[in-house]
Amino acid sequence: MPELPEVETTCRGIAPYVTHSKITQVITRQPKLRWPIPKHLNKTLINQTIIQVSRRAKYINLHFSCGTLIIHLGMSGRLSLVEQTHIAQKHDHFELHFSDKILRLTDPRRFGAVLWCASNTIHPLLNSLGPEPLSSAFSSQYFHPILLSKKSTVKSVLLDQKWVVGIGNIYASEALHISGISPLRTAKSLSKEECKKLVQACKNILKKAIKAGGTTLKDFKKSDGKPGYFKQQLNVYGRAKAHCMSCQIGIIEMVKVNQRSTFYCPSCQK
DNA sequence: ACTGGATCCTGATCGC
DNA sequence: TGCGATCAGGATCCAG
Repeated sequence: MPELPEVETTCRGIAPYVTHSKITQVITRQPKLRWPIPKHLNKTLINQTIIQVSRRAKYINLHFSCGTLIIHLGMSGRLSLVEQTHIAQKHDHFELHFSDKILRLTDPRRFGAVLWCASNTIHPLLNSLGPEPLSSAFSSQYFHPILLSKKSTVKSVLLDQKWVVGIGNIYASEALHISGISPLRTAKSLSKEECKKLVQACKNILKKAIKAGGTTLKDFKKSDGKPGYFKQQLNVYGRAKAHCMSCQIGIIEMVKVNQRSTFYCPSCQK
C-alpha cells in the first residue's frame, strides 16, 4: 500500500504525540509478519522514551537511546494512535502503549515488518537503499548514468529501491505520465533531457501527494484514522479506458510491467 | 552481475 | 446468490 507520501504522512501524524513519550507496555498479538517480530521488544523497550521519529525510504524509524525500532507497512499496513479503551481487531498485530494512548500496527496482508536495530549498527535492509527522491542527491546527473546501465524498463528502475527509494507502483505511473515517457521504454533509451524531466516529475508528484496527506485507494488511513486526499489528483493510476486528463486525446491503457499493473496514455507518453 | 518470476498473506471484486 | 479465479499500494529470494 503505502509509498513514500503515505509513510511520510504517517510519521508526521504520530511524531507530535510519540516523541518524548515513554513506553509503558509492548504487545505483540501476531508475530508472523514479513519477518518475525523480535521477542525481546517488551523487555528492551519498557520504560524507554522515543527520542525522535524519522523516515528512511518506506521505513518508519522510532529512535531510542538503546537503538531503533524500524517499521515497514508493506502493502496493507497502517499505524494509528488510538485511545487506551480502543479494542484490538483481527489484524491489529503490534502495539506500543504510552501513558494514555496506544500506537497500533494493523496489517491484514502481513507483508509489513517490525524490526530492531541496536545502537551504532545499521540494519542490513537499510544498507543498500538508494537516495531519497526529495534530496538533492537524486538528480539527473546521478540518475541518467544509472538508467544507461540498465537493460530493464524505465518503470522497473523507478521501482527498484536500490537506485531511488520511496517510489511505488502508483507514483511510478504518475511520474512517467507527467514526464511524457512511456513506462515500456527501456531505461537506457532515455535522453539526458528526458531523465531530467522524470527526476523533476518524481519530486513534484511526491511533494504534492505529501501535501494532500497521501493517497487512499481502499484502506490507507492516516494515523488519526482519516483518509489521504491525493486520489483525486491521480491522472493515470486506476483510470484504464478513461480519457487522458493531460492531452485530452488519448485513452489510458493498463499494461503489465514486471507483473504489476501500469497505467499510461499511449498518445502523450512516448 | 542483472533480470524477471515466484512468493509471503488476507480480503475485495470480477466473471460465470 | 454462490463460488472459484484474479487482483491489490512491497520487496526479498532464487533460478537462469
